[in-house]
Amino acid sequence: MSWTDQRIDQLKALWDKGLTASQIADELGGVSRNAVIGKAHRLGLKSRPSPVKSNDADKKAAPKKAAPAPAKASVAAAPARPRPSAPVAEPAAPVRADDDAAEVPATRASAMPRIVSIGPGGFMRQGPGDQQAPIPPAPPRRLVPAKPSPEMADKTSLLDLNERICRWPLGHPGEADFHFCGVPVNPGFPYCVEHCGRAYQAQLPRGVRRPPPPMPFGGPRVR
DNA sequence: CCCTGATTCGC
DNA sequence: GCGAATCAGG
Repeated sequence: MSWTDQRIDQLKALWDKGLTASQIADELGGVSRNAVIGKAHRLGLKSRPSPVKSNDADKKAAPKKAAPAPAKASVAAAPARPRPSAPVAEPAAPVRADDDAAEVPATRASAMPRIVSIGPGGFMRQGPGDQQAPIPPAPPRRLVPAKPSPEMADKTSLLDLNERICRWPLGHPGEADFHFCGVPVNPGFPYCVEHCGRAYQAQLPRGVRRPPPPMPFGGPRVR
C-alpha cells in the first residue's frame, strides 16, 4: 500500500482526532502501526501524549545503560548517537474557527499554529450498512459576516450554505479564501457527489470489520 | 505481558 | 520516502 493523498488525509485527520497509531493503521488498512507513526513523523505531525517522552529537565544520577549491544547499528566507529528528543513544541494559543476567522491574517509568518483542516468535522466513514442520516459532519460554526473582497464574490461562504449545496470546505478556516464547494449536493448527503467520494470511502481493511462494500451515494436515498 | 509513541537505519 | 526493528515509558 502506498501513501496516496487521501490516505494521508485520513492519517492526518485520524491522528488529529487522537486515535492511536494502531487504530489508525487498522483503519487505513494495509499498513502497520509503525508505518503510520513513521509517516506521521515524516509529515511533521506532532506527537501527542507519548508514553516515553517525559524527558527530565535535569538529571543528576546518570542511569547509564550498560551499553548493551546496539543489535543493529553496524556503525563501527560511530560514537554515541545523540538523542535529541526535545523538539520543543510551542503550544501556541489555539485558534478556534469560531470568531477569529476575521482576524487571523496579521501574523502568519512564522508561528502559525498548524490548523489543519481535516475533512469536515473529522468524521469517519459511514458504512453503507449502518447508514444513518448524514448529519454528523457539521463543519465549521457561524462566522464570516460578509464577503468583503471581490475575490470572494463567487465563492460559497458559510452564509451561503443550505441543504442543497455541497458544504465541503476548501482551504483552511481563517484563511482569506476559505470557502465551500457550493456545487449541488448528492441528494441525501451534505456534499456533492465528488466530495461524497472523499467523505465516505468504503475501504475494508481489516477483514470482517468492514461490512458491505457498495458505495452509498449515487443511489439509495436515506429516507 | 499488554499497550503506547519515538527513533534509527537499511532498503 | 518507507517501515521493521528497536527502544522506552505506562
